[in-house]
Amino acid sequence: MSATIPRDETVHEAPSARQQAVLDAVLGLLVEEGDQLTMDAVARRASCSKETLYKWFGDRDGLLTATVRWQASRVHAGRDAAGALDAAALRDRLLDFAVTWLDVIAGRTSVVLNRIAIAHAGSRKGNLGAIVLANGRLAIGGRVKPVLEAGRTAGLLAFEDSETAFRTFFGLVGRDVQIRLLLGDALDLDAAEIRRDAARAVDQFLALYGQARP
Amino acid sequence: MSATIPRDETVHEAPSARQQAVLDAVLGLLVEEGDQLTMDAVARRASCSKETLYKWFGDRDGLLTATVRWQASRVHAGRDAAGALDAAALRDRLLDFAVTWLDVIAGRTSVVLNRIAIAHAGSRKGNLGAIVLANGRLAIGGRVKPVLEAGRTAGLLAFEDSETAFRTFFGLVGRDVQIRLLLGDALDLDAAEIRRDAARAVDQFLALYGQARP
DNA sequence: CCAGTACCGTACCGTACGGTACGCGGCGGC
DNA sequence: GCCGCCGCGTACCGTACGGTACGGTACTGG
Repeated sequence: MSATIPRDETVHEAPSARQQAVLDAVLGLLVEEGDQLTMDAVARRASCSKETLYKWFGDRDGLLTATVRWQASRVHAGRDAAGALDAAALRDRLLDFAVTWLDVIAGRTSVVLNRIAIAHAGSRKGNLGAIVLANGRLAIGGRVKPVLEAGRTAGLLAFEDSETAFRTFFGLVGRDVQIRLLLGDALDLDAAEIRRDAARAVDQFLALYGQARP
Repeated sequence: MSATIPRDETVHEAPSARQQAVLDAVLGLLVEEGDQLTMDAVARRASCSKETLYKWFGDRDGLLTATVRWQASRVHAGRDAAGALDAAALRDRLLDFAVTWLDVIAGRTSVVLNRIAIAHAGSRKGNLGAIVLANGRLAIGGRVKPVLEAGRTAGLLAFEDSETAFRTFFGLVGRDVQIRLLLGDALDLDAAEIRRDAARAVDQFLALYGQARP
């Protein structure tokens, strides 16, 4: 009677090492082959059976969701050391955010994952889009806004609504980069160009919102 | 011997009225049903046979391409009256661009078409992405840059590279709107909010690049 | 009135792909 | 040693959908 309880092994929390390997296979496939990812291809690439895939991830969407989460979990790594904030420190922090953000959205992986999520958002049950949004735009917003507010407290910045200020920052940094990459424009940014663009964006942002300490 | 030359009737130029109706059916379907557009559904909606669809548009991609072109052709309608440029006129022109652009990208149709094009760009033969890019981001750039340059000539703006200046303008106007909509965020902007956002973007742009006439 | 054309409706074909079933090998516990 | 279990490989099923074929109808030119 203790006959093997089905027990939902679907991945909801941290994936095991083997599962991570599968997810990496998905990412690799996605990056190399564009989308049109098939379960067969994943199984072959990850050297596992489709049955296992379905046991672990439920269905194709589950696999995609787990992949997006997995990728998100490795991007988040980043310290938010909040120290004393003078003008130089503020600028550094913003510059760091800008460079990191541009690095992320310019990466093949981010582009492909965003494409998947966008396509998914177009066909109902759009949790993928929400997940990407939460780990991308909203996550960076959640981390930048405290810095902006600290800057305001320190008398370095002037704005009423930190959300609005952040969105301006976001626009100045991202500009047309993301949409162009998503639509397949070549536009390869090297590290130097990213740094230059990020610096200009930060300077512009400070020109708009900065104020000399009274 | 004059046996009905096959004669490629594929739509390359302006579609006939009936063809336009078909393309409008595609747009309607796209907007209402999200993507997962099937040829069957199009034929049913447009009250035409699949055979005709294939005769006119070649294949599914051809239909999509024609749809994107068709939509683009109706958006372009807009006068670029270039008159004398004082500060107020410059501001008006930029504001007009900003409002128009936000209106477009916030529209259901634009969102859906961009989703299609982005998905398409992910799976090789990405002409759709290129077409959307050419009629969206690049088209607006081509129209704004002359205005910026006229502003510079008139001593109202200061910048070195009009492309860079335009990209800043683009970022200030669009901010996170497009990516959020593409990823399925609700975010419905009413006309008033669009106007307000556009005005702020223009003001910020002028704050960065404007200069009092010497 | 006839021939030709255009196009609608529908039935049909082929295939790709999501999802399932089954047999086999390796590895733990008794 | 033998027995579950886990997971690999593979064969298989069902279906959705892109694309084609064909019969029927309306219109046009001669």
